[in-house]
Amino acid sequence: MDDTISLILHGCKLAKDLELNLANSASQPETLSKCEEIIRVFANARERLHVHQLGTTLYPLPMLFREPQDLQQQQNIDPILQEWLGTSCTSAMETLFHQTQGVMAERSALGLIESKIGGGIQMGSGGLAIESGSRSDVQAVDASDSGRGSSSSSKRPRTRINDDAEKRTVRVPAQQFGNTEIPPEDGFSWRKYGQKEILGSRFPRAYYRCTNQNLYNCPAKKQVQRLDDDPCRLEVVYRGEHTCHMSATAPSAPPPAPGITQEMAQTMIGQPQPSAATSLGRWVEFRLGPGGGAGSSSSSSMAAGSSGGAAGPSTAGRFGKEADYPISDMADAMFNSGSSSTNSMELIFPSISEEKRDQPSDKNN
DNA sequence: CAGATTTGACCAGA
DNA sequence: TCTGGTCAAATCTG
Repeated sequence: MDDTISLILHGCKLAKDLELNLANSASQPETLSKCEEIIRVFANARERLHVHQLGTTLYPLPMLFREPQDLQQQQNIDPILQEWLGTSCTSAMETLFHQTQGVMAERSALGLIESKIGGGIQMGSGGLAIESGSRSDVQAVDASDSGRGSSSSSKRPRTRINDDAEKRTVRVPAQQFGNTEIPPEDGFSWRKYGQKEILGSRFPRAYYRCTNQNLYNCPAKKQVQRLDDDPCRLEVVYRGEHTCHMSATAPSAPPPAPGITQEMAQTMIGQPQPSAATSLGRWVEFRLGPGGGAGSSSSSSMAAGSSGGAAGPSTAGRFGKEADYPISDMADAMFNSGSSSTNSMELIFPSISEEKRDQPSDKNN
């Protein structure tokens, strides 16, 4: 097992080096080879861990992140690497989590890191994978399905989604405890504006729009529906890009998730590198919450449920405060994206890339 | 009181 | 006419 740990640490070091130099060498050819090397290292470690897992409990890698001091004593981890493990790595996961929610159309070719965390988070080659008791994943789904919309209006101008608008469909694991109707956390704040029984579907479809729609004319919307054939998962259809966080006066700058996501994304696509980073410990805490619940207060699809409260008991139930996914599921969803491989960082963070390219381009509605 | 969800009604495309 | 997407009044919570 020691050699496996060494392998992982080696991979982390490579990833760290890559990250540190990414701003300067993102477009360099050697960057790709470095990525591939990291992929190999972690893939190797993954195999070993897998073998280990068969006979023992999951190796407590979380210690790597949560208690680096202790681990350092045991493993003599490079202090710099240790610090990085508590920051950048987490950032990447944070970013990837949020982005994968809506951007699973392509599979990440970025195999930055492979590691395991508690429930078992793995970042594997060509993508990210998380192991957990129950397998569930975020899958990219052809964006050309789902119902067709209607149109605009007469009396009151009804803004309908036009079919030309970008549409991304992802499948995410439904929460297994508490209210399973809770849509996935994706870093944005959503407000539910409708729910409808869909013909041929056992479960109703919920309609959400960006909380900042009125304030910033943000056109982003999403639909959440439980899958008929797999009630343990939800299909989320994102439509329209968020423009709210591009406003200088926007209360919630980029995806509220601990301020790192877009920064990290910028790093990934060669933009000026930010400084802030979130530690994995915080990430885990963010996901699980002190008591295992609650996500970010200002973001997430649960913003409404957590702050407002719904009208009385409904057929669809209410969003509870345990508005978050079990980390294992989320991680699972995040890493097991079954999407196809691409080789562009921008494919991992398309929305952000787009945002950076075409600035304030809203007013779709 | 502000802001959120619920839910029936409305609207328009197929 | 059917169906999916949206509106908005009612209702609820903090």
